[in-house]
Formats: sequence, structure tokens, C-alpha cells
Amino acid sequence: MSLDDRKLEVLRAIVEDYVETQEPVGSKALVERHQLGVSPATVRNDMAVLEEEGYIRQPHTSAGRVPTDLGYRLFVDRLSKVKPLSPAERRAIERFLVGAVDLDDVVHRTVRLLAQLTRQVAVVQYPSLARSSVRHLELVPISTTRLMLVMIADTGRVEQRLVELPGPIPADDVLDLRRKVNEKLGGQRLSDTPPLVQSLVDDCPPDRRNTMACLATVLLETLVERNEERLMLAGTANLTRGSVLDFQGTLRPVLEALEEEVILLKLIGDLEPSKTRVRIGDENEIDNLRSASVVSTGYGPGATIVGGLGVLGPTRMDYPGTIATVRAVARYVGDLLAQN
Amino acid sequence: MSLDDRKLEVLRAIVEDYVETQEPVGSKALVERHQLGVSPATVRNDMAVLEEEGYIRQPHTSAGRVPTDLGYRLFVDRLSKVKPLSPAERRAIERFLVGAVDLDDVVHRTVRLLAQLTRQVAVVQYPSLARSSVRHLELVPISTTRLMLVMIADTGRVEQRLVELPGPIPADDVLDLRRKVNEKLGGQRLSDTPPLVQSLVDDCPPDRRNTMACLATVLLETLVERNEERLMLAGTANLTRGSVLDFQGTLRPVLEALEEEVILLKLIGDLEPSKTRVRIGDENEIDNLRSASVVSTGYGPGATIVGGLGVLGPTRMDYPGTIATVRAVARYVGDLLAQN
DNA sequence: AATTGGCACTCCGGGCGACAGAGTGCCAGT
DNA sequence: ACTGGCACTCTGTCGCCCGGAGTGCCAATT
Repeated sequence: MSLDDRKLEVLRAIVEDYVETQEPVGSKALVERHQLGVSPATVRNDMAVLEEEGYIRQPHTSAGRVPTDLGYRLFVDRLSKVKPLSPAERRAIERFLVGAVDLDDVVHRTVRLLAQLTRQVAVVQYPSLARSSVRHLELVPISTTRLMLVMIADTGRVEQRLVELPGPIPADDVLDLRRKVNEKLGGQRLSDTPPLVQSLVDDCPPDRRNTMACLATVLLETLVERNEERLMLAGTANLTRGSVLDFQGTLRPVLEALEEEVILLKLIGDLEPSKTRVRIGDENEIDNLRSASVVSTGYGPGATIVGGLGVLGPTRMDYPGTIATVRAVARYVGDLLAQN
Repeated sequence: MSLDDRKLEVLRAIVEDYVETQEPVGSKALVERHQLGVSPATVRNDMAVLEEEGYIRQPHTSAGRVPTDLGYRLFVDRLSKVKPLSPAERRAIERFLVGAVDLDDVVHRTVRLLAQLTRQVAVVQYPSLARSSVRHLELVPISTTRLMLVMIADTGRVEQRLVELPGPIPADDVLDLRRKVNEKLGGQRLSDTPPLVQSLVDDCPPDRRNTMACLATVLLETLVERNEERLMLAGTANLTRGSVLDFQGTLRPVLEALEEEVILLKLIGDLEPSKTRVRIGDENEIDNLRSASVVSTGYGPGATIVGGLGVLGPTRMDYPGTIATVRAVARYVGDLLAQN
């Protein structure tokens, strides 16, 4: 049995009402609040079908209906049009992001903005090193046997690591090293660097081979091995809005999941095209987030994507509004990055 | 009326039992669990006095007694001996901190370690710039009119900022600039730099004055004005341990406070001598943290202090254990920093 | 065939009273 | 100064009842 238009309309009405009121919605209330043009009895029949198909369910006999994950999914895919942002929101975004002074600042402002606009938990991934290119490598002598390696990426990220050298090294050699690594690696995508780093060592005259090898090790660790994804979180207090019903009583598992960077990266760090992705309840495969939904998207200058951002909230969330906000913020951030 | 030894002993017993069981403690249970050598009736008399003096209170008539903030205060100040760490804990600390590879890593590991050991919310402040010295300033040309300023502090902190130049600048001039700023500022405490930066501009030949002025502006912003305190948080999920009674029902205000870096800095960033500081309930003047206690201390290489760290939990907390852990972790981190 | 009104049924949530248990305050006795 | 005893108070819980909301089903209508 396929779902005719009216049944879909009923589902939409249920989702909208439930998101707003947070209470199971019954047939009578539905026809009162929406112009469905039919009687409660008819709506009940439709509801029975929707329930059979798994889009809604009853918390208990003789309660109203509540959307299931599947119901939200259908709603998001077919029933919701993207809600245009209000001018006030646009202005807020611009005002918030203007004046950011470096990458940290951009990420910081962005994550707070997102949390504030969506009134949910916001996550912003720093531009991924895997998607960056080397802009410059700097070697700063700290002591005679120690160098500070500073890598500046085209995305604005700056990583630094200490290099312990096997022995003292004269200042001129440092300059030489710096020139060499920059010639070889400058402009290269980080993901392409490993063989280049190896060749740096191979091409090195034997007397300096040792030093270069040390440097190479740290270079590799910094550039690729150590999965240097970073991210920033804001708005955890928003988890406590809404009733205890969201998140089935305890925030515990959600807070725990939010502490695991790996988990968060999985959630927002999917490199897809510029599509916004919505994961509803069970769809994100983390047990702790069974009662949460995640709306995420990629961002970056122009059409390229350098990182992800998104928000996390109860499955009972205003999807159209959230999706619109997440998209808009991502676009603004992308523009901001393009300016640099 | 002053408190004799037995009354203090009763208070200690109440605190210890309440912390453990989380339930108001009555006179009968007290004499059973502790060897007080007197009868419940006597204890009741003592309790009446303690209540009159404001150290304990009854949630309602005919319930047991619960310590007040004042009671905890007395307990911390006079009744608790520092609990020595278990060997297992010492080992955990060492194992956790060994292998840290840069400052970020140290802070990251530390905050997670603290959260795990105390089972509370942990906060670690990055070494304060105000307490650092300049180790090196690096100028990296990004484009003809843009420089990346990288400041490396002796505490391991690395800050970077983009400098927009008034016009194109030849590579040699960059080298010259770098030499100048390093000569002038290298080794100086950041807090001493403002007049030096000013003199850099003043001493500059007029044709380069403009460029130097730009650089100086950013330098000042980076080094001092922009209060570049950073900190890291972990263990928020621990707030949900214990009953709903902690934090009087809602985590909301606590989570909100934890999002405000300014508030956290006030809590853990007091530069006192190497004393551990305990703020109980109302004592930390943030309304949102009325039902929370904070144990904090400073850390740094050797005897100097470069930053603060601490934990936040319900007033009903194991003070002796927490204090011991916070102190120990701070000392280990200090040692770690001293090695660099 | 789809829709509707009617009706019996189910279940939740709140209010009420009773009751056991824990804890106290007080007093008189040692 | 301490103790045992006793009456009192308050909480938390259990069972109970009841009103309300919402459903499912069925027969009637279009």
C-alpha cells in the first residue's frame, strides 16, 4: 500500500506539531491545528496505516502518535522545503564572522554562532590537513640540538613540533635544511608528501643524513601519520533545553560521545560533495547517540571542501530550520576562507 | 560556644558518610559506622549545636543532617589530611603523561587524565602568555603584502597571526625585520614588551616606518592585548554521575558556566603561590555554580607558575582525594614542562 | 470505495489516604 | 555530662480511584 498525498500531509502535520509541542499528537488536535479538510476518524485511519508502515508509533495504547526515525527521514527527504533564513539571521551571521583574525578565531566564532542560531550543540572541524597543501615550512633553532618545526598550510592551519636532533647543528645548516624541505614540499598537498619526504632523505649527502632522517620522521608524523584532525565544540548547555524526554532521560551517553573526538569526526567529517547530510537517531551508528540527530555539511573556499561542520540535537528537532542554518553558516565560512 | 573535639569528629563523620552515600546521615547510622564511643542521643546533641553554628542542616524536620558549605569549609581546612595517592594512581599519571609530543598534547593528556582520576570535570589552562617569555619570532612571507607572524614562547606556546602590510615588501627586508624584532624582543617577558615594540617603531628609518607600524600593531595584539588565554575541558559527562540531587536538579547552569572561558579562567587562573585552592559552593561567586565546588592549583616548571588547572564537581565531593590528585597532576605536569 | 459519527475500551497521570520507617527533640534518670 | 526512652514529625511509597485523552472498530452515509 502506497502513501497517498493526504497521508503524507498527515505525517508532516504530526512531525511539525510534535517538534513544536513535544507531546504525542492525537487525531483531534491535528485536524484542529491544520486544515486537512477531513474528520478525525479519517485521520485515525491514515495514522493506522502510517504506523503499520513504521513512520509513527504510539508510546502506549491510547496516547497520541510520535514520529519514528523513519518518519523523520521521510519528512526530511520528501516533505520539508528548505526554510529561507530570516534577514535577522543573515545579519547575525555576517556580524558574527566579520573581524575574525586568524583560523582559531574563525573556528571559534563559527562554532559559537552555530550553537546560538540552532540552539543546539555545534561542532566545527578545523580544515583537514589531509586536504591542505604546504604553504611553508619553517625551522626555528631552539637549542643546538633542537629545532621547532612549524608548518603553515594554505588553509591557515599551523602545526608545530619539536625535533630532537642527533647532534649539534650549525646555523647555516638549518638554513640549508629549510631551503631544501621548502623546495621539495612547498605547494604540495599533504597527502602527497610521504614519498617526497623519503626522497629528501635519500638525496641527502651522507654526513647530514642522520639529521635529515630525524627531521623526516617528525615531518611525516606531523603531516600525515598523527591524524591531526582538530575540532571545536560549543553549546552543550543546549542539551538541557527541552524536556527530559529527549535523550530518553539521561544526557550521560550523549555527553560521553561528545568527548570522543573520533566519534565527532565520524559524524561531521564525511567528505561528500556539498550536500548537507542528516543522520537521524539510529542512522548514526553510535550507540550513545541513538536518540540524537546530526545535521552536517562540508565547508571550504569556493567549491572545494576542507572540513566539516554541523550540529547535534534531539531527533525531535526543527530539521528545515537547522538544515538551512547549517548550510548558510558553512557557505559564509567558506567565503571567509576564500578571502585569505 | 566553641566546638570541642568530639563535635568536630561528628562533623567529619557526617561529611565522610554523606559524601559516600549521598544521603542525609542520622545519629544512629553515625555511631554504627564510626567508633565515636558515645550514644546516638549524645551525637544528636552535638548535631544540634553544629546545626546552630551553621555547619550542617536538615533538609526537613526528621531527616538526617547534611553538611553546609560552611561545614565543608571547616572540614577541608581543619579536618582532612591529604590522602596519599595510591601507587596505581601514580603509575597512571606517569604512563599517561609520558610520550607527550608537544604542548597541545601535554594539555590534552593532562585534562583527560585529571577528569579520569577525579571522575569530575577537569580544566587545564594553557601556559599563560603573560607569564611567558619570547623565545623566537618568525616572519613568513605568505604573499607580497602579507606576512605570517609566528611567536614561539619559552613555555612552548606558539601563536600565529596574519599581518597585512601597507605595500609589497622585498624578501631581504623581511629578513631584516625578523632580525630586528628578535634582537629587541627575544628573551623578554611578554608583559615587558609593549614599550620595546614602541621603540622598534620609533627607531625605524622613515621609509620602513609604515611596515613596521603594521607589524607592531599585530605584535601588540598577539602578545598582550588580545587576552590570549586558552584552556581545555574534559569530563563533562562526569556531571551526570551521582544523583539528580547534586546540582539541585539541573545541569543547565553548570554547563552554561563551563562554556564561558572567562568564568573558567577566573576559577582556575588565580596566580597564588603554589597553594591548592578550594572554592566551595557559594564561595565561587558565579551564580550558576552555587552547587559546585572547584579545586584548583597552579602549575609550572620548577617553582614558577605558568598556568592553572583544576576540577569542578558537586559540593558533595571527596575533597581529600581530589585535592591530592590535583596537586599530584600539577606537579607532574610541571616536571614535564621543566624537561623542555 | 472512501469518509464519517458514534461508542466502548485502554491507558496515563494526578490526587488521596494509609502506613512503615527513619530521625529528631526533649526529658528524666544515672 | 551522658544515656535510654518516648512521643512526634516528616518522607516516600503503595494502592486506589477517577477523569481525560486517544484509540480502534463498526455501521451508516455519500
